[in-house]
Amino acid sequence: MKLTINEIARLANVSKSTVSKVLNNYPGINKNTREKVLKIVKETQYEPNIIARALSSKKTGNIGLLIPHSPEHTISGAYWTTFISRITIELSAHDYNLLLLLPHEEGKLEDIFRLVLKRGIVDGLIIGSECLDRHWLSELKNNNIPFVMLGKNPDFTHYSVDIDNEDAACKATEHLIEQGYRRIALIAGPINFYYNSERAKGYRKAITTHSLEYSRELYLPYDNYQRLREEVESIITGAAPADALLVTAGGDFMLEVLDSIKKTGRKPPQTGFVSFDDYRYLDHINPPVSAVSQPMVEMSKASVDILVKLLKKQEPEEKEVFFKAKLNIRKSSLKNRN
Amino acid sequence: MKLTINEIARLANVSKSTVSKVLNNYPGINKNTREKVLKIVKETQYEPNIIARALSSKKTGNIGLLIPHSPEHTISGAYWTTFISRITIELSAHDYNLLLLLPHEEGKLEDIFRLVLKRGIVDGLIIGSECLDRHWLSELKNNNIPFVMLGKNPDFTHYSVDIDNEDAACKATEHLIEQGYRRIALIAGPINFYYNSERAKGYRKAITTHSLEYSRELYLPYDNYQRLREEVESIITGAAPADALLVTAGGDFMLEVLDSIKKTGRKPPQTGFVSFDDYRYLDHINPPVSAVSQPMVEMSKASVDILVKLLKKQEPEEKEVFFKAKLNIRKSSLKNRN
DNA sequence: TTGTAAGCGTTATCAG
DNA sequence: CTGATAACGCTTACAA
Repeated sequence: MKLTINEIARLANVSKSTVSKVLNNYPGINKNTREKVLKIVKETQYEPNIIARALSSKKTGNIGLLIPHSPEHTISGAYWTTFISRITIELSAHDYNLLLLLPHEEGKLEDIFRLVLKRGIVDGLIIGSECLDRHWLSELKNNNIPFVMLGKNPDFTHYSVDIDNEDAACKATEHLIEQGYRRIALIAGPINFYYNSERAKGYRKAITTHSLEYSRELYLPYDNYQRLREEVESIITGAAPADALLVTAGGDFMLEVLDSIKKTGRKPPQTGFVSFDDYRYLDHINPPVSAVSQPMVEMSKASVDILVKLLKKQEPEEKEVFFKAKLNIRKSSLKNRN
Repeated sequence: MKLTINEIARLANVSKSTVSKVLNNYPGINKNTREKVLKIVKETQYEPNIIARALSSKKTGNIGLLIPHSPEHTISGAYWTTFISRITIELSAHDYNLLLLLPHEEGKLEDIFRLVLKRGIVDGLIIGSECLDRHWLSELKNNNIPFVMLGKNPDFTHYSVDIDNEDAACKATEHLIEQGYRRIALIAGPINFYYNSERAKGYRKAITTHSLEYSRELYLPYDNYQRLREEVESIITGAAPADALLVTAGGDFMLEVLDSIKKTGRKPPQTGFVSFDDYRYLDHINPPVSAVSQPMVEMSKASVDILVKLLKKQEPEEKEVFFKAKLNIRKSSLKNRN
């Protein structure tokens, strides 16, 4: 005989609704009854079936983490990995499980959204800000599927957790300026991602504040890896070469840029170098790479907290939570080795 | 009115069981009926609710990926990340979704197994070989929950996908020998993990085959990071110092060892250095680190293929699938710079 | 405070 | 080939 709520009810001589109420901590249950039921539950090690509960309560207990990249571009970097694990842990503290939602191909999100919107696979979503699909995002709203974005999406009102990208880029640029670099180039990741444009804004702010030249030549938006390499090379070997680079994305993107620099024979900090996304291995890169560090643990917690509130139909305090990022300074940007 | 199978049945003037049969490609449905139903389905964009289907069919459509480490120790490394994303993609090709199962604390797997065994949260599991919990693993068997292990577990018969760890370590050691290193030390990761003992075996094999000294002093099993650092330092600065190190684990573990080496003032390839787990950033480490590279994409696919067969009640061809690992040689182990 | 009964949206069985 | 009808195991009104 399989262990179901009926069996528990039979053993405890109560109805299954009583068992259900006990298990879900409903009020208005006699103390003795409650204990009697709990005793049986303990003895039998009964645990309610998660699917049946989901069907009945219309809550799956699953949260989807939607990383809108193709896996080659994202997970291979170390940025998402911290989030994946931290979010999983944070969610489980609220009895939610993490379902990983990745598109087969870059940006192909239809299948995922059908799963969410039509088939009810999750109760809510945490979505990477690289998801630019306004259509689907508004469908989520229309269908009352709670979601939080990791990273703000500009033209859309939504709950989000992010760092102050402008500030971070500004600080990073100022650090390079302090070190004596004067022609600082910006190597921007895909510019349709909001954080890249915010970072570009911060860079520009620092440049103009310090009365340095802000020129089109020093601004390199990402197109593809092939062109990236060529342009990085030309930007630091040209007639009026850049003497430092700020790279607005980490992981493989940063490594590509680093490769290109090395190819020219120059090497940070000869050419100053600061990147985003801090990892332990940057300590061991040749030379160690300065990078903007995001408080991923706090951000994970913040996003889960917001989502959980939404799921409870509570109103989170803030619509947008921002953290300050820190700059982790290493040799790649230290012109003046003090 | 919510869109359910009943609604489709009503619109198509058939019973819901007919709709169900059409949707699940059952044989014995009149062609016209089938088309009529499919037409309505298409028009309404109906998709069956995943939870209701799960309850009725007793199949959740979810596969759990159990990484038995605390997140700090694992996901932060880059080893699992490739697996996580590849497995997700492979699974979705079979209409399964990936549920990430991580313990709050190192090795605390009870909660996870209760979720799996008692509450039916997944149909099957892919489990990291670091899971040594025989009790729970045999419970899985008793409960007919299909699972595949990523990495073989020695004292337990199960389906597994792994590399030939002994061979890989042997090759890596022989590479060091060819380079002229003679006192090669083994820095083993946690020895209760089978792959570490297999790698130690391969190391030993190479050492003895080439008539080098195999001594207790050159064998450093992992205890904790503090001791690891101390012992690495003493092993390469002692009276009869090691001239090369083979490290049986990658990620942070490898970086710890590298830190310790550098502390002594020595630096690979002065002290030869080969690690496990190949990542792109190893190209940029100072010096670039030679590492054993696992075919993670193929391994992910293999493990999913096995699991899917098991879920279909088919017998996979092999109980244990092994891949050969490759050695990615970089400067850290090139004594003779040709 | 407890129990009855009606769902939840599917799939599965079996009769027609 | 099609359709009632009964599961699946739980939650939740509502009645007692």
